[in-house]
Amino acid sequence: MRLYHHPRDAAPVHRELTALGTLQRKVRERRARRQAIQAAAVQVFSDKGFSRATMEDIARQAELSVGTIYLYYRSKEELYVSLLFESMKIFTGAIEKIMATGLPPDRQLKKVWEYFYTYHTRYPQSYRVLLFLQQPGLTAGISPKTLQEINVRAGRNFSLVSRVVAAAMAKGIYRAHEPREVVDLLWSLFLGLVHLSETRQNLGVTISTLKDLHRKAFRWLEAGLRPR
Amino acid sequence: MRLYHHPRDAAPVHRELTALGTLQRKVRERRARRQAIQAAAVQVFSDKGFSRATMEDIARQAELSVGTIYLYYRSKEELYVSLLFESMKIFTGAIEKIMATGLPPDRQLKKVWEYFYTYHTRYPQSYRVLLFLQQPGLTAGISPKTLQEINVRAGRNFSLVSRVVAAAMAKGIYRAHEPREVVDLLWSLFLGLVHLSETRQNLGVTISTLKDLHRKAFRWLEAGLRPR
Amino acid sequence: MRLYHHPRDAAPVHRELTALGTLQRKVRERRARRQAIQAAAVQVFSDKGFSRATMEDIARQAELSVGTIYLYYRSKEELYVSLLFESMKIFTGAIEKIMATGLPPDRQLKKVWEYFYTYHTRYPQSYRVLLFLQQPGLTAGISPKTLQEINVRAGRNFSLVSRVVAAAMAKGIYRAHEPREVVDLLWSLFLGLVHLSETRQNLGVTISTLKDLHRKAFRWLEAGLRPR
Amino acid sequence: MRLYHHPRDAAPVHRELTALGTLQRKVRERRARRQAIQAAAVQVFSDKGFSRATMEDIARQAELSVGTIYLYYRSKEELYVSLLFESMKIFTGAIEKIMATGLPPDRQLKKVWEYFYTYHTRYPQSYRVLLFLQQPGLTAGISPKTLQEINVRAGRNFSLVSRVVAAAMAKGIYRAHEPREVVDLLWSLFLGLVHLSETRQNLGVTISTLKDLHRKAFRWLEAGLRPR
DNA sequence: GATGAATGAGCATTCATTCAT
DNA sequence: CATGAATGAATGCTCATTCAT
Repeated sequence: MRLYHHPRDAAPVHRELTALGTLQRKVRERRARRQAIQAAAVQVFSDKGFSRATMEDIARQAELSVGTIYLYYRSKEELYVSLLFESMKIFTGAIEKIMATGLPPDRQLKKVWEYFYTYHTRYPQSYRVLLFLQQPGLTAGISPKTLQEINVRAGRNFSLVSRVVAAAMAKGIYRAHEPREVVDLLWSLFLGLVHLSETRQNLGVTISTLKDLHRKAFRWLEAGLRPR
Repeated sequence: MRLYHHPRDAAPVHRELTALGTLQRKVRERRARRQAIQAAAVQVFSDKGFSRATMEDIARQAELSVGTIYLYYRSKEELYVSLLFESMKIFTGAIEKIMATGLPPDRQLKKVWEYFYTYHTRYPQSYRVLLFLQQPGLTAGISPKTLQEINVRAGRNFSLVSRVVAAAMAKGIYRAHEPREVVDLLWSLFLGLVHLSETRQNLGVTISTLKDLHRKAFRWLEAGLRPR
Repeated sequence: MRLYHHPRDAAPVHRELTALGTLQRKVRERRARRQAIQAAAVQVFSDKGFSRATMEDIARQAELSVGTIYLYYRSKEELYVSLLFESMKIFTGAIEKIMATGLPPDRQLKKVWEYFYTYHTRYPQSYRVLLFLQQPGLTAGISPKTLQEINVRAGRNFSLVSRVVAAAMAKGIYRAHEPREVVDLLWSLFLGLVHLSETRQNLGVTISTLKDLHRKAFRWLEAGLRPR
Repeated sequence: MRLYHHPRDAAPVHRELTALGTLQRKVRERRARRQAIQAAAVQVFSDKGFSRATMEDIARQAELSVGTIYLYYRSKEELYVSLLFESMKIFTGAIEKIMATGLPPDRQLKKVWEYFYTYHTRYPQSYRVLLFLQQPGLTAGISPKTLQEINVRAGRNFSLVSRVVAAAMAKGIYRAHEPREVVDLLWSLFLGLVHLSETRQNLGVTISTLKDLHRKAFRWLEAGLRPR
């Protein structure tokens, strides 16, 4: 396990300028390959978990050779982290879009909460990738710089939602709380719901679907937020 | 990895009946050994995670040989599951004790919620062990029978708390809901809070401790439960 | 490649004293295994060179599994270094034996020179192992402490022979030189002769055997040492 | 690793005859490319050793692509051997120049000996390349024809120096020996001196430089050659 | 029962070589 | 011709599990 690595994301430096069209195609292809690998990795990681997933599994899934993956990612860890970044980016985008709607803040919050579920439905694996970060020892293989980057990006997402909550409080729609803490609770609740429902699925229990719990949870939570 | 295994928990059958006293000592020693192994395993699993923990780590921690562990547990998976059982047993006991106090049900619920935190503080490793069940692929190494047993025990715990919630509703302290769902939400929320705070710890972020969030979460949640 | 490692040579620590006989047997077996592995390694390393030799080759040669080798040596490098130590030990022993004969120093030197050849004939692989140290990059995988140890042991051998040469000079048998430099030349010459003859063998050339060159070289060299 | 290969050195055959000037330019360019690759390879091989050097290292050093190297050399082995040829050619040239001076043969021999050192100083890497031939297993990747070629060229160099030695003997400057064997000893001694000093450098020992040993060695050796 | 040496399948990673563009 | 992306066999090392003592 290489502990840290330099990013392999940077565009390759060409000594002489090749035809512009060719260069563009190259860049496009490179991006496409990266995405293909990520798609395969998301699948495999979420099927087997980080440790049990093998690079060969991922290669097979991507219909590529193992060596090729290492042309795009320096290590299993780096590949994993790239998935995390991707997840976070999608999240950020979705939240920003909701905030741009100009809806009343409580309606926005509801949409955010709904997006949690949508995201989980659409990218169930990406979701699970997020959960890996809790695994002890995983962070040992990630460079401090990358960890810092993860923090920044995660913090950004939390801040965005905090702003929505703060707006609702400012308008008196919600009672005064520390907005950031409200977001922590919201997110924790969703995290826990997913965890619970997945555990139950693992164990073969079928009661109370995530969908159901998710809907009811918000109503209940919001009731606690609104003034009496 | 053996997929399923016969339980090794039953007392060994002796060809010739030894003196009763000797037998009892044997049983006692066997139980003690199992506990020593479990204690070591809880420590190692929670330090390194399931995959990264090695049987030798556990043997060293227990000051036993690897071979001996296999005299008590058929596989790494089975050893892990035994920890889970232990966790659940402790939980059950604590909840039953709370229910036996005769306190008003909302006070009991508060105590249960507080116990979540106490348990996490006192047995942080055991807690983490609980989370493993969500890991995909882990259940592959556990026999259906054992899975079933886990379900039964987990269900029992949920039912116990449900009864407390139901009692509070019956008395009009809480508004009418499906008690079982309320428990799901409570548990999910706590699960998520732990997850969030551990992830942050892994990433080196120190804002908003679990203790703080845990306390505030209940006040907020309960507000949503009580009639207006 | 692990860079440094703790020695695995130390006798295992037993918690409780087992029967003395059993313990002795264990130690004896452990030593025997180590020697079996070394014998296999010497063979394989000298057949294929350090880089091309694989741990599986060595295991196969030793009729053991790969894992077993790692029970005795932490890495390929450590295994290699152990061979080097062994070579040097044999050398030291042989030279000390010659020095203990009480022969006149020039006769002793002749015997040392002859031992160079004997050693090469008897342990041709061990000899080649010594040569590896010149390979650039190999030392990168060896801990400074171990390197230091190699230096000490090598220096000891050079010093022993120096003493023989110094004695001959003191008695006026040889002209005055820096004894250490004479030894450097002697050793270099032998090293070079082996190198040349092995290269020729590699290339399929059969002229002038090492045996022949070795004998003539000493006569010629000594002529330059003796007073006119 | 391909075992044998057809030479790729021959000028390419063009289907249609291009203008003579163009052809010449092509040949010139081809030669220049080969030299650029060789220069890079010498550097990398001597830095890392044969096994640890990668084709990509060499390509990067030559500021070319890996593919291009394979247009000029069929394999890593062939590239390596081409370096050997180059080394030998330079050697031959230098010795012939010394022989053309018309100096007395013992003076010529001294100059040859000095050239050994000069060459090692000026092309330390090329020197190390020579040493590779001793490595067992390397020759497996070289065709018999190429091995034969190496032999012929090496033999040529030995013969040249032999002629110098023979001349000195004919004039009574040296005592009668088999000239070829004297050359073997000379060359072995130098080889050994380089080996010894490089090993010491690898191990971090700084006593007795090559320069010093080299100078003293000749004085001492020649003393053994001259009549009493 | 207890031990711990032995096993060997499994895995991340590297690198010589090929080939479509 | 030149490129460099793709390949996949090869390798050092790990670790769950077994079994002779």
